[in-house]
Amino acid sequence: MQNRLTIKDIARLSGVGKSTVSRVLNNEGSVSPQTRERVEAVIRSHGFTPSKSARAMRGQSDKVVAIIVSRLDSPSENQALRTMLPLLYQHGFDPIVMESQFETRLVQEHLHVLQQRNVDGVILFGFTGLSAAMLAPWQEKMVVMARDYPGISSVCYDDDGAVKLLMQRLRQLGHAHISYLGVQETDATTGMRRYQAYLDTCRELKIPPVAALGELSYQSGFQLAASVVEPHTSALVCASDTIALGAMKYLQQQQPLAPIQVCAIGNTPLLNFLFPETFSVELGYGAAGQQAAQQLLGQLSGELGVRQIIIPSRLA
Amino acid sequence: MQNRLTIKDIARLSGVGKSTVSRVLNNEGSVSPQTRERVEAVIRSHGFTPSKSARAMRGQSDKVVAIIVSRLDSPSENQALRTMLPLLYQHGFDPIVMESQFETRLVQEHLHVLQQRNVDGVILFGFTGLSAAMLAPWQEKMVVMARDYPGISSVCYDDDGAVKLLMQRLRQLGHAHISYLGVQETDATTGMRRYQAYLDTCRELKIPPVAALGELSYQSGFQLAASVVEPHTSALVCASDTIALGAMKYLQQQQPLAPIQVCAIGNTPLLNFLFPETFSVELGYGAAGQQAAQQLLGQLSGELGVRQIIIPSRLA
DNA sequence: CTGTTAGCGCATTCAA
DNA sequence: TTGAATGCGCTAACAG
Repeated sequence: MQNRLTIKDIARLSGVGKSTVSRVLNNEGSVSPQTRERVEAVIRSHGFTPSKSARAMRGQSDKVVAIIVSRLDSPSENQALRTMLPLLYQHGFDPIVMESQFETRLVQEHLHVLQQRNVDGVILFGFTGLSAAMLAPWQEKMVVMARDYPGISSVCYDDDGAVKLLMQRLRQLGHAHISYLGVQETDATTGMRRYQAYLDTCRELKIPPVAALGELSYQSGFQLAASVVEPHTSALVCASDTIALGAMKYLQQQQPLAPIQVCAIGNTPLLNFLFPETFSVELGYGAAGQQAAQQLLGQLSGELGVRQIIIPSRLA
Repeated sequence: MQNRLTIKDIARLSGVGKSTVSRVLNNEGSVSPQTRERVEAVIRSHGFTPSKSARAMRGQSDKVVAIIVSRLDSPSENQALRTMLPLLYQHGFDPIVMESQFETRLVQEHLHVLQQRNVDGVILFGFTGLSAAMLAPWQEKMVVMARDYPGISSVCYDDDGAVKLLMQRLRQLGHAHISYLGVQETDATTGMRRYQAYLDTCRELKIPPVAALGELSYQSGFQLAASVVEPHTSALVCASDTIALGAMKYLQQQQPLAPIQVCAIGNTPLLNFLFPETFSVELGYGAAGQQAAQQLLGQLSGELGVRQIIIPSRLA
C-alpha cells in the first residue's frame, strides 16, 4: 500500500532495465526466455502488480467500464450483472455500476459524467424512452441490453420466442382458450412485443385472444386477472412472473378455484415454490450478461464489430 | 474522448500557469478572486474535467473503493448497496462491486487483488466464517457490515431489537403462545442472535418457547412450520421474510386454516402483498448502507476513527 | 534482444 | 498571488 514497488524496483532487483520489465509485464515478444524468467521470478516473489493509474494515464485508457442498470434490485438485471462482473475483472477492467431508475435524465447525467471520466465503455440496460441520439456518441464503446439502436451493439431477449414457447406448450397440454396478462404497449419489449407475439400466436393456433395490459407489478396482475378469466378460459400467459404472482393470488382466492394453468416469462424461484403448478420460460439473463460483456470487450480490443445479439429463450 | 483537454490547455486558454489551474481545481485558497473566476469560466465553457488517473497517480490514491457483497441478488445487501453507490460517487470514488458468495476463500482472493490494486478502502458484507486475521491488514480502510471485529469499523443490524419489537407487538395483540422459526446457530446473527433474543424475550414475557432452526430459505420455512405449530400456538415469529413466505405457504394449505399471526424480520414487499395479514420489522438496510459509506469516507479522509455502528430496527 | 530517453496529466515544491 | 520546474509509474520510440 504505502511502500509499493515500481517497475523501477523490479528492474533494479532483477538487474535489467525498466522497459524490459514493462515488456515482460505486457507479454511482448522481444524478450529472451532467460531474462523473462528471471524478471518474472522477481515479480512473483515480491507480489508486484503494476500501478493501474500509471498504466491508464500512459495508455489513454482508464480501463474502466460502466454498467448502467435501471434498478439494482431487478432480478433479471441483477442476474445479468452477476455474470458480467467477473468477465470484466478478468480482462483488467474495473466495472462501475450505476442506476438509471428508468429515468432518461439520469442516463444522460451518467453518460455525461462517464464521458468526462473517460471510461472505456458502457453497458446500458435499455428501457423505453431512451433516444438514439443520446447514445450515438458512444457507438463502438457501448452495448445496450434489451433494446436495439442502429449502429450500436445490443443484446436482446427473444420476447417473441418466449411467448410462443409458452403458448405451444399450453397447446400441447390441450388448452384452447388462452388469455394473456401483459404490460401496456408504451413499453416496447415487455409490453408491445410480448403482446404482439401473443396475438400472432393466437392467430396461428386459431385461439380467440383475450388480453389485458397493465403494469409490471403484482398489484397489476392481481387487479387485471378478473378481466381475462372468462367462463371457458383454461390457461393464462403472463408477461412476467411478477404479474403471474399477482394473478395467482387472485385465482387462489376465487371460490371455487378456477382450474387455470398459469405460466409466465421469467424464472423467479419464488413463483415455482409458491405455485408449483405454474411453469415458465427463462429469457437467459445470465447468458445475456456474458454475451454483453464479451461483446464489449471484443469491441474495445478492436476485434469485434458492432453486432446485434439475440439470446434464445427456453422452457425452465 | 480522444482530444481531451488538459490543465495545460486550460492554462493557455485562460492565460495563466498550469499550477494556478490546479489550484482552482482543488479549491486552494491562494488564488485571487478574479483569476479564479476567469479560470473557472474557461473550465465550464469547455466542460473540462481533470484526468482521474493522472490525479490518482500523483496523489498515491486511486480513488477506488471496493464493495464485497455476499450475493448481489440478496435483497438486503442490494438495498444497502444502492444507497452507498451515490455517496461514493459524490466523493469522487469509483465503487467496484464484487461477490463473495459466502465463501471465505473468495473474500481472501478479492482482498488480495484489491490490495495489489491499491484500492483506498473496502466495504465488506460479513458472514459467519470470516476470520479476524484476514481483515486485520485493512484496519482503517475497511467497514464491515452485519458483523463486528475488533479494531475494524462495522455497521450492524439490531437483531435483538428486531425480535423484541415483533414479540412485544404480538404481546400487545394478546398472543401468549408465540413460536419461532429461525436459522441454525452456525450463523452468528440471523441464526444465533435472533434465536437468543427470542429465548430471552420469552423468558421476560413468560412465554413457553417453541422453536425450530433450519436454513434461510422458503423451503426450510415450509418444512419446519409444522414442528412449531402446536395446538394453542397463536403466533409465529420468523427470522426472515423468506422463511415467513415458506411458513405461510404451509399454514395456508392447512385445512382448517390455523388462525396464526405470522410476522418476520425483513421487508420484502412481496410478503406484504401476498399475505397482508402478516407484519414485519425493517432492519434498516438503506440506513446501514448510508452509514457504512459515510463512515468509510470519513476514515479515508482522516476525519473519523474506527467505530461500531448499530442501526435501529423499526416496525414496517 | 535490451537499455536509455521522453513524456502522459497532474500536484507540489520553489522562486519570483 | 503566481509561474516554472520536478517527478509520480508507466509505455513507447529510439539507440545500441
